[in-house]
Amino acid sequence: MTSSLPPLELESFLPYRLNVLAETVSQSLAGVYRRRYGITVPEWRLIATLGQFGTVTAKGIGHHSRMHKTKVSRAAATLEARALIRREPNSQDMRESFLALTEDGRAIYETLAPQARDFAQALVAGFSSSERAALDGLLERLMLRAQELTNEMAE
Amino acid sequence: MTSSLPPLELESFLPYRLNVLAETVSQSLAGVYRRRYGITVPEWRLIATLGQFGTVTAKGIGHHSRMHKTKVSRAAATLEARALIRREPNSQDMRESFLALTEDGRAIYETLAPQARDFAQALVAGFSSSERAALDGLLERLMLRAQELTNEMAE
DNA sequence: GCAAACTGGTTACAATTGCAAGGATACCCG
DNA sequence: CGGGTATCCTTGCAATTGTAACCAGTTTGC
Repeated sequence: MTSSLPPLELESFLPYRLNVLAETVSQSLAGVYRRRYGITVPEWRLIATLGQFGTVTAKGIGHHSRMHKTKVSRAAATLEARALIRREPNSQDMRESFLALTEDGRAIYETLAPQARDFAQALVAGFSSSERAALDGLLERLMLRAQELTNEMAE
Repeated sequence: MTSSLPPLELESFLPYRLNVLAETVSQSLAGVYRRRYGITVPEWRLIATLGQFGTVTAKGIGHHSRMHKTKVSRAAATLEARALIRREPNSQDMRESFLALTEDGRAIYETLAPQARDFAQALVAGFSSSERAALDGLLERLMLRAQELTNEMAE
């Protein structure tokens, strides 16, 4: 009876597969931002969020794009130094400020966003529309479940 | 025509979703290893690979679990210091050595592997078996496609 | 009205990671 | 053989990241 092997196969282990897939995709896509504009992934997320919503506080960006606040803070500092975003004080609450893309920042966004979309498109190029819908739904449910499990474990 | 907004919605952008999902799952699962045994994710991957295959070189582990060789090297050093793995020289090639779990290491593996499997199981608990099969296939194809795209971009 | 608690954001510090170089060994080919 | 090159692994260093402490400003509750 002993012998045991193998209680777990890494290649088919979902958490492992998700990690490898996400990293592969992320690395591949990051090359696009980096090569053309020297923009890192956190910076790109900031630009993408601002491009989508226009004006958001650092807190809002962190919440929406799920980045740690120090990551947001540092990415924002870099982007501001490169004049791709600008800050405007919130007269209602002087602790925070609103971030928004500058002209230059928006120009980069307008260039990169379609490329990012094309990339995502290329990923599912071989999928039928029902397969895409299935993928969508499955990822959605996995995400919900993962959050439930995280909460359960925290208790 | 101008106006533009929003060329890209982050919430439905596949690379982004994959990253968030993978990280959520990974963090949640990492808590299990860490709380009980103070084992990090790279260390866990090493243990899991050795648990599955018995005896592997550092190179083999890196290749199989897709970890950078320095990550493997350092995880191995830590695990060896904790006497969870042991090295045996390869008399055929003195540059490398074979790694294997010690008794203690295997004991941890035997405890953690079922928990990891349960966790993965819990993630897809609400899925029918055909949904699981669909997820499997979709992830597989995404992975292949992602690698193709990575190669194309490298050219 | 004001001290205590809280919040948004930044920064110092420590841990983690990747890259590049190096050390030892193995292979290749004239 | 033996010098050049490639491979396995480790290590020094620099970049990235997270944790915790902190500052400035806001809210709460007496």
